[in-house]
Amino acid sequence: MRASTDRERGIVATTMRTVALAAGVSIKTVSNVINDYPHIREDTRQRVLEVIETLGYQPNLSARGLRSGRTGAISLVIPDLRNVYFAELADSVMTAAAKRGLVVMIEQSGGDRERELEILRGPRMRMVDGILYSVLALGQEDAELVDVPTPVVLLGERIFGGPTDHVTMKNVEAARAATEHMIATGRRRILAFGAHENEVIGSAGLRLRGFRQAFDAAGLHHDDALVVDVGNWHRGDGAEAMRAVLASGVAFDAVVAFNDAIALGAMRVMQEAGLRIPDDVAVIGFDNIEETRYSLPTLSTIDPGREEIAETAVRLLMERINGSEERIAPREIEVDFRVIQRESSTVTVL
Amino acid sequence: MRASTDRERGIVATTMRTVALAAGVSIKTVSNVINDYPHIREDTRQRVLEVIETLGYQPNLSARGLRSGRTGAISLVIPDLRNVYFAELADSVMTAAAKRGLVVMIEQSGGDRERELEILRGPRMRMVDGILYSVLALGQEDAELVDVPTPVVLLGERIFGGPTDHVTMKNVEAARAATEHMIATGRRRILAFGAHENEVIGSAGLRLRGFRQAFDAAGLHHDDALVVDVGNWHRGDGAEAMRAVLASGVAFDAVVAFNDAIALGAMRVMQEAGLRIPDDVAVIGFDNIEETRYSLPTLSTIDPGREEIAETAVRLLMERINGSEERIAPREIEVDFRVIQRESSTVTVL
DNA sequence: ACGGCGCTCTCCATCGTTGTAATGTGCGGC
DNA sequence: GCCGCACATTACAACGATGGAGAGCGCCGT
Repeated sequence: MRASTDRERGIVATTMRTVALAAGVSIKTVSNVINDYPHIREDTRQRVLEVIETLGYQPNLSARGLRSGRTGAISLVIPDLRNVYFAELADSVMTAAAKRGLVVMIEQSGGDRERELEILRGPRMRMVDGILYSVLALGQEDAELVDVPTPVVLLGERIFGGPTDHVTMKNVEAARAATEHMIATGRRRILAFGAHENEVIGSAGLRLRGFRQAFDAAGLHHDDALVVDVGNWHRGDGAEAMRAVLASGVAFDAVVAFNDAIALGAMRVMQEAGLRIPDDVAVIGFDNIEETRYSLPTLSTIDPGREEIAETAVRLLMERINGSEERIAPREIEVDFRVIQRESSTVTVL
Repeated sequence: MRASTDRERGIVATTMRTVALAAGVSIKTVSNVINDYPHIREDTRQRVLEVIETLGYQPNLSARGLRSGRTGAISLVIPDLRNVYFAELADSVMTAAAKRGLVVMIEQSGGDRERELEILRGPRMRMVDGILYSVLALGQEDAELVDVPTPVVLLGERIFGGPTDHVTMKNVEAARAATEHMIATGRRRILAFGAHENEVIGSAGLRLRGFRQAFDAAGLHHDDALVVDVGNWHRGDGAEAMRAVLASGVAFDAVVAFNDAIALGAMRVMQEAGLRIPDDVAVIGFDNIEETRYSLPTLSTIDPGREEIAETAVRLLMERINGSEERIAPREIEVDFRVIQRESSTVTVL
């Protein structure tokens, strides 16, 4: 089944040609008016603009894209929109892009390695001027694969020092600050909740490193039994891992969760088990998703500077697209974080 | 600052021309191979495919779009990705679109009337083959404005019987079923939580209608003091509205919340106030967002058939785009819902 | 042996826009 | 009165792909 085009239906699109005819000028003059070419007589400009208004003319972006090599669209590749952190990131990216007149195409990879690569190589990527690439399955060893003709800005914690610009949060420092916050309020048996065995970089690896730094700096020993692996960092994984911890009988008085979703999942399980938060167990998460302001209790967390990450990433991407940064080496940018203290880690005075 | 094009940088893109030259055929033959034109000798096809592979050729989608009038992209207009319901809807839409080889551009309207109209009229809409339009601020009186040249499928509850196809859930029936569920478990003083004064259609109006039908059908009277207006249906609005209800001293034993976010916000406030759920107050929401499976207690809700809505909407849109449904009158489709019973409305045996 | 047919492939025009270069105007200066 | 220059506008050729028409050629039937 073929599409019937407008033309076949007898509908003729209004193009620059139509406008030019109606305004009694050449097509190029119409183009010049639209593109703010300086040398146009004021009355000509007005006349053209009026005709454009009357006919409701709108430029054909495919044609413009073909001719100019720019589409005005960027692509955002993320694992999964259902993950609130990525939905909020997408929101921030779209806002930053809109400011620059760009539109955003979102592609979900599902955190699948093959799909992450496939997306990057697919013809869709030729439809956009640049790519924001938030990758979950690729790793440092794949760095070279990210070197494609289209400008790419990498997000996240999987690849460092790759061939492209990279924007990320201060994972180590943030995890250390979160842990120090717990230590400062007198907690000692603190779960490192969300570790991934043998991961050195990646969010899990970096956050665990920061976590350990806090203990080392305080001259305290950390019991390895308190390092908890939490599968995929979804809420359900957090719940499940916490159930296992409780069943194991390990004693603990605080949780540094490596993202908010697993913190919330764990909180639920602890509350079901009759633990009081923060009295029995203090909790802090990572990401500052909206829900942390409304959970019971409200969840202390690390604000990773989502908006700044998005804004910076879009800016770097635009610079690459505009080519002015042609010869500049790949840039690594770490944006600032904040520790946000809420009920889940506040010492309540009884 | 102008973009330096690939050409200026001395990079020559591989086009069909390159491929044709290398394979020793005409450009059109390459095109024919790519588009599965039937009459091609097998060895020619193979040769062309090999060259395509070797050179890593990828079609220029702007050119194809210009020539064929189709871009292979559709647009999804929603109020806000940070709203979990819409993020999940976007996910479902993208999945349905991907199945058909389409890519999705997301536009956020912020639920702002002017912006909703502006998006529809903007030149970006000419970059896509069709639009899924989930509208929050427009109303029935704007129905005609949605009649644009690009195919549109409307989502949501703001406009019925408009000039385009429309996919929505069974709001009235679902709200009635939710309310009947509460009545069946012995609740009588039930909050209609999320009403909007004077709204007749729109989610709030329809759900309130279903709510009232349940009471009428059971031969019960419903106290108007139990109809609660809840601003914008964000979590914070739910919390705030519930605080006001508690402060007013009105007695109630159940809440039918018109979406999950305000249900969760209200639950939190009730729990802070020492009310037990479901023992003192039973709660049911609307939307079946992921979080309802993990809240404490888990939240009963209405599953609105999100995936089916997305799948149907994309299908209808494709039919319109393909033009085979040219003369068919606008279609109104209501997909089925399910009542999902969880802890928040279960009678616990003490 | 030749006309005709069906398969394969090519030629040409075209989609709507913009960059480049060239042309056409009006004005001031000498 | 003519030249030069700045401004204003236009002609033309691309960008890369596809639709349509038609050309070559092998094979069949007569």
